[in-house]
Amino acid sequence: KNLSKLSGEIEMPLVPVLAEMEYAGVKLDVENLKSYANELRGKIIVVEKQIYQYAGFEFNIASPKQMGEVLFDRMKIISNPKKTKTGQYATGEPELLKLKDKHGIIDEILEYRGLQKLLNTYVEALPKLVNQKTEKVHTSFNQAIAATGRLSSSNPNLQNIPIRTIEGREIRKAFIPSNNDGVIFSADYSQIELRLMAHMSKDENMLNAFVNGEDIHTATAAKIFNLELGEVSRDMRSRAKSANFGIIYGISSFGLAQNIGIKRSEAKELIDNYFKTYPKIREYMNKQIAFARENMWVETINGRRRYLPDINSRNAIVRGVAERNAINAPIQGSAADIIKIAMINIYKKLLNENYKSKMILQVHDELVFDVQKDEIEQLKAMVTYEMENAVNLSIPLTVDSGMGGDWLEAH
DNA sequence: CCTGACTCGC
DNA sequence: ATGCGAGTCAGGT
Repeated sequence: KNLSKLSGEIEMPLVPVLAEMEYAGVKLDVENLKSYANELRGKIIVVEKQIYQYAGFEFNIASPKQMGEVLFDRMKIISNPKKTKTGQYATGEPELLKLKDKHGIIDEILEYRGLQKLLNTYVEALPKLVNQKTEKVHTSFNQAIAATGRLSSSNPNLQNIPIRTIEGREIRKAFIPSNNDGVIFSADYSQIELRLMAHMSKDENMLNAFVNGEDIHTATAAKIFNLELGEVSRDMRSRAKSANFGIIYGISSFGLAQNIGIKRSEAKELIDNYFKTYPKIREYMNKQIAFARENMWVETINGRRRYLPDINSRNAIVRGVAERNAINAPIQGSAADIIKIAMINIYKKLLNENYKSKMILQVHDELVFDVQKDEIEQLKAMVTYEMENAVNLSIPLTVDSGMGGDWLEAH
């Protein structure tokens, strides 16, 4: 019954919505990307030379295998380098960051990798995918791939456009309105996964923080470090934020220590304090695991199931993965359910109220619109309402939004 | 054509 | 020994 409801009321009605989004497409500022490509190529050549200088010879910087051999066999910048499961030297970002102060070459490698990634994956690739007839990029939104019920996006993937670095943000500027007098509007859920954790666990302390409209990471820090809200330092907030995210993923003290860069014992203490602050979250996590052991599946607020055949495995590592899935899937999946409902309702209104504006992208907790300027006020109110009221939880869902001449400005 | 390492997003 | 994806490149079959 639940599954036919999920199918009939969410997944099937979503099909034409996604089809229209794919068909609408996104306009790209190709000229800007082309000049940015040249800028990146110039920077890459400089960094490349610097790396060869440090190494004393030329090699393929893009080959992790060669990079490992250069750093650890020939340059010997440290004695006991970490290896991957195949026995190759690990040269990924987390490893290189630990070696930053060992040699000047490390910063250059990180810089090179960052620039090359932007150039190859985005700046050069996106213009090639512009449709000649529509002069837009048309992604595919895949509805039946992710195990949790999320969408995925491919050819091109428009759900992983850079935003974190200054160089990356430049790429977002190329996503522009389809009309000269249009704007990009973006609306995103604030902390939807933590709100769902609060809702599903019914933890009073976390529910209260959201009901009172507090900054959840500051509120968490105040509680676990036993301070007033005003006394929370930047570092404390940052640690509490890591703890909040870690909780959603079922993190270990080892993983949290790694993430924040503290001792395992300190991470354990942080987690202990976390569960003292939010006792029902620990209860909820245990309940999810117990339910999964019994039924071999867990479910979202709309009855979407994730089957967990490994939940009773005798292999502790395999079982651990399934246990974290039992905790994470209902949270991540419920967030997916909610935004899908909002999308269906928004699409209906766009049609029924004869909007010219179009919904063009979904990025897990964000919806992006290609907007006709005279519709912006009405559209903003409508989208915010539909997102905030897609479902009724024990706490409010809140939406932040913005608009601008490109996707970066809208954020 | 496939896998692994790496890096981009939420 | 923290969840969910996709794209690129190297290197092997």
